[in-house]
Order: sequence, then C-alpha cells, then structure tokens
Amino acid sequence: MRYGPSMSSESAKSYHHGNLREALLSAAREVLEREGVGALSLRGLARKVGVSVMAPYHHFPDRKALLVAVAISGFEALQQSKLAVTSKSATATETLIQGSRNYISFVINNPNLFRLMQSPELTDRKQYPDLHRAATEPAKTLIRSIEALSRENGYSSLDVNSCAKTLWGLAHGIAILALDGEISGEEALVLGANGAAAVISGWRRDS
Amino acid sequence: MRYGPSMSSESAKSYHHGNLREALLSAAREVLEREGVGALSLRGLARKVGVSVMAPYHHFPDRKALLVAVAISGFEALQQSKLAVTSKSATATETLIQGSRNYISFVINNPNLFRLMQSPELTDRKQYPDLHRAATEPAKTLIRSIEALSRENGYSSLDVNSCAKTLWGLAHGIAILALDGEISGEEALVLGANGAAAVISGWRRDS
DNA sequence: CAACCAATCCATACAGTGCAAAGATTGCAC
DNA sequence: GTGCAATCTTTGCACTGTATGGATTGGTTG
Repeated sequence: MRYGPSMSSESAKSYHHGNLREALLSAAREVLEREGVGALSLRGLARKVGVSVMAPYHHFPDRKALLVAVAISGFEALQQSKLAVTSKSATATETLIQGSRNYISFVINNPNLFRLMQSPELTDRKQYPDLHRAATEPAKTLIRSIEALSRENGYSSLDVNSCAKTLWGLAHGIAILALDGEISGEEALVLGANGAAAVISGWRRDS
Repeated sequence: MRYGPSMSSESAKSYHHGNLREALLSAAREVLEREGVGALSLRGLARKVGVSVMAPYHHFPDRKALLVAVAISGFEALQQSKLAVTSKSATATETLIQGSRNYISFVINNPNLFRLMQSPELTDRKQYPDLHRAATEPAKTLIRSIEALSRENGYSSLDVNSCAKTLWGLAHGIAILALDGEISGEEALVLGANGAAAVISGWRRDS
C-alpha cells in the first residue's frame, strides 16, 4: 500500500497514479456532499483527479460500482459512530435513545451521502454483497441493544425483531423529514429521542 | 379539452398531437413503474408517444419538471386514498392506525412512484410550489386526525405537531424498510399498525 | 370568409455522459 | 535483464438533455 502518485517530492506526474481508487473515492465524497449525487460522473472525477477518461474503469466496473463503494464507506462510518454511542451509554434504554439521536444526527450531517446510501438506484443490494453486509451491520448492532434491553428490564415477551424495525423505521423516517425540510434538525433530534422512548414504553405494554 | 390526436377515425397522424402532456405523463408513469426512474428520459418518452425529440419541451421546461409533474400526481393519489380511509374509520384512533397501514400499502404498491416522490433530485420543493402543496396535503390531513384524537380521548396536553411527525416518520421509515427488502410487505403493514398504536399510547404518557 | 397569431410540433446541432476496444507504459516476479 | 500483469491512455460510439430556428396548425378577429 503506497500513498501519493510517487515517492518523489510532489505531484511528479507518473504514468501510474499510485492510489487512484482511493483518490477517486475521496473526490467522489467531496463532490457528493457539495453538489449532490447527480453531479457524480466518472468523467468528472477522472478530470478532477487528473487522469484519463477511462482510468476509473480499472478500479470500478461501472458508475454504479463507484456509487456502491461510496455508499459502503458511508455505512461503515455510521456503524462506527453507532458503536461509539453504545460503548458510552450506561443502560440499554439510554443506548437506544441516544442511538436514535445519533442516527438522525448522522443523516443531518451527511445529507447527500445518506441519500446515496438510500438511493433507489442501489436498492438491489443482493447484487452487491459487500454493500448488503455493510448496510446490515448497524441493524445487527441495534438488535443486540434491544436484546440487552430485554434482559436488563425483564421484558421477556418482547418481540426483538419487530421492536428493532419499529425503532429503526422511526429514526429513519424522522431523519428523512428533516432532510426534506419538513422539520428542523433540532426538532428531529428531539422527536427521535422522544419517539424512541414512546415506542419502548408503548411497545412493552401492547405486545 | 379534447382527447386523442384528432377527431377522425384513429391515429390519423395530425401535426398536433392533441394532448401530448397527458400522453407523456401517462407514458412516464408506465415506464417509471416498470423500469425505474433511471429509465425515464424525455427522448424515450417522445419516441414512445410518437413525437419529435423536442416536442415535450413545449409542455415541460426540462426533465426535472416532468419528474415533478409525475411526483405531484403521486401525492394526489396518496391524498385521495388517505381521505378515503379517514371517511371509513369510526374513531380517530382507528383513522390513525389504518392511515399508517394505508400509507405503507401505497408505498408497497407503487414502489418506484414513491421513490420518485422522495427523490433527492426534487428535494428543493420550495422551488416547485405545486409539488410542495401536493406533498403537504397528506400531512395536513394527518394533523386533523390527531386533533380529532385529542378531542375524542381528552388528551389535552398532546403536542399535535410532534405526534404527527412521529407517526408520519414511523410509517415512512417502515415503508422504506419494506421497499429495501429488509422486511416483507405483510410484516411492514403489521409493524405500521402496531407501531402507530404504540406511539399513540406511549406518547400520551410521556409528554 | 380571410388573415393573422399564438400554440404546438419538427429538424438540426452541440456538449456531456457511460462505456467498449485496442494500444502504451510501468513495476514486479522470475 | 525479461516477461507478464496491472495500470493508464486514445479513440470512438450511442445515448442523453437542451438551445436555436423554422414548419404547421386551429381558433380568433376583422
């Protein structure tokens, strides 16, 4: 693993770029957050990185594959921050509530990246195993938290799976409302936390 | 308002199409649901309708405007079915729970249309007043239902706005999980109804 | 009825895109 | 060193959105 176009001083333009793949991904993330997914073109990225039109195709089979790679990096970042929240929380309830806040916060801070992660164009995740795996990790973490909740509070009859999906769906939906400008970021964070609390307490009784 | 290319027998190819706008929208909805938003091109639609490359531009300033028009028709359909549910329900609680089911059902039955309605590409709704209006109608209906709930059940301290957004977000999020294949359609419908019930009962206590 | 005009449609052209094919350049293993 | 596989470039095609300017029409007005 080397870094930079070559070992020499700086930008000694060599025929081989050196780490084109990473450079492309980095440029893509930048363009994505600044101009949206519509502005992401392989040609544009190639230009930005200073490489020929077809060079990117040696690292990504097609445009979609590039988008998938960016999305994966997004899911990994999300998972990372989710784990951080989990390790900081004292109780399972707190983990879930703070997790909801954290999810919404991530969406607000990376709007276009999140939109890409949810893009209809990469919906067929079965076709991209790596993407599917990366996207599933956060869900697994959530389920573990709910199992902990069930243990800690003695909710023996709790349907872990349903509860997880409801909580996830709630955070997801509220975040999207914020993205669409229907509610402010602060409001979304509050709603996310309160809504999660309501679901947790309401769920125990009703199911 | 006329219909068809001309008054004569059939497909008497006249210079003026007659109702190009509607024909384009109809073709667009068809292509959209069959092949996804990515396959929606003005040229393709023009071809499909049997008209020149530039004809669509006399009815839609650009591609985005066509997408917006399709999205608007989607929101109108959603609102229509929402009203139908409301008028069929006896109590406010039932309206809200069935409304949640109905929303999720709409999404499942019109996946690509829904994706278009939520597309990041037409997020700047302020720029399309008609779209913004159409997209806001269902929310208004929801709020009215919650006000009814507050009256009927004596939840005097209920924060109508927050409750509405939480319920909306929940249905929204669960529907998206179904779209992404994370849960089945039936499961989504059940989760939507149960989740809504949990939020309603949980909310009353916690806020 | 005739003449006009605004709405509608068409033909052509240009820039930008994704990608296929085939050749150039390089670093690494032997 | 030599050969090979990875990497990068050149060229070309089919497709897209859309700007420009001209053709055709039906409805309105004199």
